[in-house]
This record gives sequence, structure tokens and C-alpha cells, in this order.
Amino acid sequence: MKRHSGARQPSIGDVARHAGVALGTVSNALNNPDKLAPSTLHKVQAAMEELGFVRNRLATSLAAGTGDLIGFVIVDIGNSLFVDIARGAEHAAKEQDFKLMLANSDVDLERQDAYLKLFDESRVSGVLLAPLDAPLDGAGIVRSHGRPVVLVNWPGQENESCGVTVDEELGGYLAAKHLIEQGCRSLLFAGGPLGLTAVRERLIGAQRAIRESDVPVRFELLETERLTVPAGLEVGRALARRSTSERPDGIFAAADALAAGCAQALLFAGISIPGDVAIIGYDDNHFTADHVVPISTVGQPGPEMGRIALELLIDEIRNPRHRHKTVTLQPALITRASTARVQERTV
Amino acid sequence: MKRHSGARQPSIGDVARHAGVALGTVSNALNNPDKLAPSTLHKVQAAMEELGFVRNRLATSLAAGTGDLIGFVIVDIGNSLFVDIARGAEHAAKEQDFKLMLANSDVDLERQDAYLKLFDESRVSGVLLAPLDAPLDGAGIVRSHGRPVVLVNWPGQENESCGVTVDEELGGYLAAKHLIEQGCRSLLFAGGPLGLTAVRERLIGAQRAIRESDVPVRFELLETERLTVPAGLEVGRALARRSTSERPDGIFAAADALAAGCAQALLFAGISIPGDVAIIGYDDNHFTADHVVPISTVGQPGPEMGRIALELLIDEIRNPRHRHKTVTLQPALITRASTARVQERTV
DNA sequence: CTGTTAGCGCTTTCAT
DNA sequence: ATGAAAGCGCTAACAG
Repeated sequence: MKRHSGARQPSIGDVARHAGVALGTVSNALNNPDKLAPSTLHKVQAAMEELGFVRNRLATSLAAGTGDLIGFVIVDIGNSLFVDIARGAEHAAKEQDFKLMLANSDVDLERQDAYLKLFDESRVSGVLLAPLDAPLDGAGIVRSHGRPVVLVNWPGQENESCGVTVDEELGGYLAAKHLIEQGCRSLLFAGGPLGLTAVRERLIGAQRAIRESDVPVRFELLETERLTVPAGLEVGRALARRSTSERPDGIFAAADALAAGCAQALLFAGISIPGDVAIIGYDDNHFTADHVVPISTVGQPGPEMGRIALELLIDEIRNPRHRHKTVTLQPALITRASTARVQERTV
Repeated sequence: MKRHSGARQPSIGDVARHAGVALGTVSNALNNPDKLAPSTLHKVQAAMEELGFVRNRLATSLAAGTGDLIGFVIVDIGNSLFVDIARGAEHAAKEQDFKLMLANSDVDLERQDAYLKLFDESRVSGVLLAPLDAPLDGAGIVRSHGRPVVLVNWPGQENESCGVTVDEELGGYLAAKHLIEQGCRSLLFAGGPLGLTAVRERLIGAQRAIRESDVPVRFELLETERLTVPAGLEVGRALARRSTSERPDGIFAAADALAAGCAQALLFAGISIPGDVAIIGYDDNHFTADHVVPISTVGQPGPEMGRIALELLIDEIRNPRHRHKTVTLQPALITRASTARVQERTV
């Protein structure tokens, strides 16, 4: 392994010369190794080793007209759901011999579009997009014309692309139903802004659970500005100030961070969880399990979302008779101490 | 914006024909727009728009021999420190007109090397590497021969590459000193495995703080198998079983997750924090601030690490007289409720 | 500004 | 297996 400081990197031509074979043979050693006699193959590989040959993917993909790269534009790399999705996608990519490159749009539509364009220009075989809760009929998708795109955590676009989603309404339903089953009779839904599709759907699910309940359940909606710990603290403090009778006995926070903040404020005020009030979050972020009072939540199958999204993408890449579809996965209720109430259900 | 389903994507040749200009003029429109008359520039841009032209970076970089791509291989995309670093790097990259692509090695040396190779083959201008705490003299660095590499959260290699690190020893010192100043006289250092460089350095810093203390402080080392919440729970439970006199009054956990688990177990056992025992973590992971008892910690300047690393990398790319160096940043003590003890310092 | 051309490193095909 | 050659889409340099 020699040092070629400053010099041009060796090409397959150099390798061919060094190994005393034809240029085409080196190309074959790279792409159709079994079409070569073992001895020549070895000779070529030895030459590559000695020269420190590094294949040039730019030239390879340009000449071949195809590649094995997949780009994944992620809204928020700080969110454990998307990290889980990325892991699942990477696993699946590896199995199909595709390489996965990530780009973080950081909840910024402009950067999302910029990265979509980058992947488009890089002639990736396909792109995975975990989009913002914002219109993607703009430059983003348009730019990707002709290139397969699969939406993750977002429904596919009619005749345009596949999508993988989780049934948010069901998640909301499960959470609220669980609270009711644990004996809660006065529910508070905290979350927002309601402009967010996911929040709205979770709310709708919760309301359905209440409608379908065979015991009467009071319901209250508290819209928050954000889905963060500080927002949750605010909710918790506000509730702590209420009289016991006016306080809900079950809280469904639309996100774990919100639930965590809320729980913290309530505990601080001496209100017991789940004794006085049960609380459940959403997303199964890693920290909920590690809370003093482990918080119940609704988990999304991140790794599976990533895996399925990638499989849909590869099908679109390889299968000429590919048909777009949206796969909807089911969230799972994860019960922990924060909702472990004695059953108070009336007889 | 027409659909070219299935058809070849338009090239600059197509654009030239469509706009009625020379091929070279289109190339200029892309690379030296100011060398064109505004009217022709417009004509070309209009043609691009109409044809849905997407520049081919493969061809561009291949022909030009250079590009504007930087690859970042991250050990653990689930760790908020690295996410912060990535954010800082992305910011800096944007300012210098470089594009940042991410790859997650997921704490796997094999995948780390695979991605380094991928970037190498993709002829990126440079690569940022947040490496495993494992030898990188192997395929990893070797593969990257000739291509600038900057190590993040790891010291640069002698005459090989730059690095950006944080003074872990200082962090350990600050944490232990803080506990002592808060009145702790019996310290426990929990963390491990001690094979991890960072853990070892934090430990050494803590021991120095004790040596330098002008009051006698007892010290105990408890090596853990991992730096996780479950490991912390175990530590906490073990401590809870001890008699009060044998229990330390200050705990320095080498990582936040460890501290969180430990705090949880202690609180569960009815031991007060910081009343009976103060506790401090390390890393400033987002969840420490959101604990019931907000946990003190030592924070690393993630975004700045990323920014500096990228600047070092760009200097190496552009400046022929570049000299390798390792920049060491300072961690910051972040005090919260978990160490807010009444000063018990003897007179 | 035009028109042309060599060449980036590779794939692919063809005849030998 | 070889050797030659066209072409992928672009840059860069040239004469006009």
C-alpha cells in the first residue's frame, strides 16, 4: 500500500498495466469476478492492493447509468423515532446491497428541498423522505421527478409515490381507551399545535374511544404551542393549580416530551401519579421508560417502518411493474407505572 | 416542467439545443453565470426549467476532478452529542458551500470502515469521522489515504489528520470538584468499562480533584459494564442496600444515562437527592434537565466541535500549506438540583 | 459569445 | 482472456 501523496489516484488502467492484463479484465474483476480465471483474478487483486486502488464511483455510475446509492432525507435526526427508522432502513439496504446516505433537514423545508435536489443531482437510485408536516407538492417532490421516492411517516401521494405510515388515529384511540379502562372518567388531551396532522389524528382517535366507552367520560382539550418538555411543564403547573374536582384523572399527552414535563410538574406539586392522575404519552421516546415514574406511551414500529419503506423503494427501482401503495402499520400500547391504577370501574 | 417518464434525463446538450446556444454556454451558465449576457443566461435558465434539467454531479465531479461533498461518518446517531456535532458541522458546511452527507456506523467498526470506503470511492472532498473507541489504524484510515480526514471527539493522528476533542480529564475534575465544593466528603465514581478512553480520563480528572482538595475526601471506584440506564439502576440499588455510613454522599456517574438510572433507584428507595446524596452525570443529554430532580452534568460543546472540525477539514482541502493540529475544547459544568446541597464545609 | 474538442474513469460491446 | 473503441455528461481550453 504505497502513498501517492498529491498524485492522481490509480485508475483501472494503471491496475491493468501493473498486473499485465487488459483494461477490460480489470473491469471484469470488479463486476464479474466469476468470469475470470482464479489466477488472473488474484493477479488483478494483488495489483489493486499494491497500488492502493480505490474504485471511482462517479465514473462507475456515470458509465453504467445506475448505481446502488439511496438517500434518506430526515426531518429531525434528534428524534428517536427517525433514528429508529434510519436503522431499519439501513439494515434492509445492506441486505439488498444498497448503500444508505443520510441528510438532516432539521425541520427546515428549504434544507429538505436542498437535500432532495442534492440526491437528485447525485443520481441516487432512490430516495427515502421523512417529510415535514408541510406541503411537499413544492419543489421537493417535483425535483425528484423520474426518481423513485418513498415517504416515511407520511402517506404516499396518489400515483406518485409509496408511503409508510402509522395509524395515528388508532394510537390515540388505544391511549384514551387504556386510560378509561384504568378507571379514568375525566380525560384531558394535551397537545398541539393542532395544525400538525399527527396531533389531530391522535385527538380524533381519543375522542372515538370516549364515544365508544360504555361509561360516561368527561373530555377536555388543551392545545399547546409545542410538543416539548417546557410546554408540558406549563400544562402540569396549570393543572396543579386547579381544585381536585376540576382536575382530570387521566391525561393523554400527544408526545412523550409533553407527558414528561407534565408529570414532572404534577409530581413536584405533590400530586401523585398514577394515584391522583394517570398519564400517558406518545412516541416511546427512550427517556419515558427511564422516568422516576415510568411513563406509559404509544410506540411506533420505527425499525419496521424503515425496513418496509426501503423494500417499497427497491421494488420501485427494480420492478418495472411496480405499483404505488401506502403501508399503514399499527402502533402499540406500552403500559408502564404512570397508568397503573386500581380499577375503579363502577359495577 | 414536463414529465420524461422512462426517458433519459436531459443533458446540458439538450438544454443548449433547446435554448439555441452552444453547449459551452450552458456549462458557463452553470459555473460562471456572470460571464454571460443576462439575456442569454435567462434564455438558458428558461430552457433548463422547461426541460426539467437536473445537473449530473457524477459527470460534473468526474470532469472537474473536484467536488463539494463532505462525508460524515457518525458512531452513534442516537447519541445527542453526535447529533449536536452534526448540526454544527452542517452549519459550517453550508457557509462554505459544501454539502454534508451523513452515515451511521452504529457502533460497528465494520460498518464504519464500509462507509469510509464508500465516501472514498465517491471522491468526496473530505471526511469527518466520529470514531469508535477502537483502533483506527486499520482499514479505516488507510482507505482514506490521500483524502483529508478530520477526527471528531478524538485526537488527531500524528502527521496524519486533525482532530477535535474535549478535555475529558478537565470534565472529570470539574464534576468531582463541584461535588466536593457542595460538601461531599465521600465520593463514588461510577462508570465503565474502563477500557473506554473517555471514562478513564474522566476518572483521572476526578482523582486529581480529590488530591487537590484541602479537605480529606474518601474515594471509591465502581466499574460498570456499560454506560446505560439499566447499569445505573443496578448501581443505585446496590448503594441503596448499604448502610448510611457506608454510602457515599456524592456520586459522579461517567454518563448521564448512568446517572439517571442511579438517581431513579435511589429515589425509589427513599433516599433523597441531593439531601442524602448528590449526583452528577456527564454529557448533558437532553433528558437530564427533564428529570424530576434535574441532574447536574458536564456539557460538551457539540455544535462548536462540529463547526471547528469542518473548518479544519476545509482548510486541509483548500490550503496547500495546511498543518495538522488537534483542537481541544473545554467542557462546561452544568449545575442543577441534583447537586444543590447546603454547604457543609467545615470551618 | 460560438463551435469544437480532449479528457475525467469507467462500462460495454466486438472481434480476435 | 485480449485489445480497441464508443459513450456516459460534464469541464476546460481553444480558435474564431
